[in-house]
Amino acid sequence: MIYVIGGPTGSGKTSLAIALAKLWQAPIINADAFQMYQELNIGTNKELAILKPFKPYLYDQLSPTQSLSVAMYQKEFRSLIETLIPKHPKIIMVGGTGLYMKASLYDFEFAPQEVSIDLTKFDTFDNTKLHAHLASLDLEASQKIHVQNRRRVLRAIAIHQTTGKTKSDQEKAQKKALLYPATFIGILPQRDFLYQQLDQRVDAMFKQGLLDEVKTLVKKYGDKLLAFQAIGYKETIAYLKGKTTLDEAIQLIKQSTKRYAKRQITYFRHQLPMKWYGSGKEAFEDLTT
RNA sequence: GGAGGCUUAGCGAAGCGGCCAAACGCAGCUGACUGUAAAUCAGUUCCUUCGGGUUCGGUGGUUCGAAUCCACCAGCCUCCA
Repeated sequence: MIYVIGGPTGSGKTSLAIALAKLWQAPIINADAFQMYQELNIGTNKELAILKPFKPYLYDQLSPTQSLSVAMYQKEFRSLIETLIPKHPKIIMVGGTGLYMKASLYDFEFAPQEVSIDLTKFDTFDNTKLHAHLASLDLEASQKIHVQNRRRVLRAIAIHQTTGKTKSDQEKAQKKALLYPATFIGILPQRDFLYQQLDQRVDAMFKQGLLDEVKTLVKKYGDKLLAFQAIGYKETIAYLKGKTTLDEAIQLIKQSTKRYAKRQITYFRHQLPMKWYGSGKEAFEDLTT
């Protein structure tokens, strides 16, 4: 059985995972996209010191120069889980990236290899024209994707170009079924409380030296990494470039963090069959009695 | 003490007699999500029993009709003393 622990950032998922892992002697698999990166420690709230001893999988193992993706995560997760299931009756999966969980646990199928295709010819298309082009290829997908969501429109076009099949057909071939026995546990503290915790956490990150961490990373790798899409990093980099004051950067990080938490709540609520608890403690008690 | 300017929804800011419950931006709230997901995108935000009801610093006035014009009051700003 895979115990999937989800919920917004700062809700106490990690502590619950550790408590359960100790009790059950269960392995932990990380499902937090940015915590897969090495060297992004403070800003991704990694809690290395307490989590590392449990040797979590898919965690702190990727060079910041690499670009991760759902497909890549899914692939690694699937091969990993095959080796873990025979040995462990209970497995814990924790993280905040709902899509990675869903894509791994359900029968999502991605094209085997992402052929690098040239999409630059669409640069001259405005959003409306691009969307119309998708409609001519895959009407169904075009109806689901908003005109302004250029990234998704482009992706749907890319799927057609690389596989010759439409995105809708690719998805229709899936049963949307769970591949492994899993139970979904969601932690959702009271909103005001959560937001307050998140604000405090941002202040704490700066006290722990986020600024130095970012400076070191930028010095080492430049400032263009995909990994720097992470909240806390992109704002700090903007500050280092003189685009904002430190104070503004901190405010922006707090704001983005709270927005992010809200998006996570929405995703887990509507995309996965969570059983919700107000805190990790409540979940722990319910699961262990 | 004198001269002028300003006051619009949570904030910033348009509007300058009817087409104004009031553009737009921000923030907030809600949602979408199948290879960038800590990303990308959308909807919505005075109250409402959806008939309507109360708004544009305050009070009074002009007008068929006022956020828009007039008077007085209050607060803020600039300049002169």
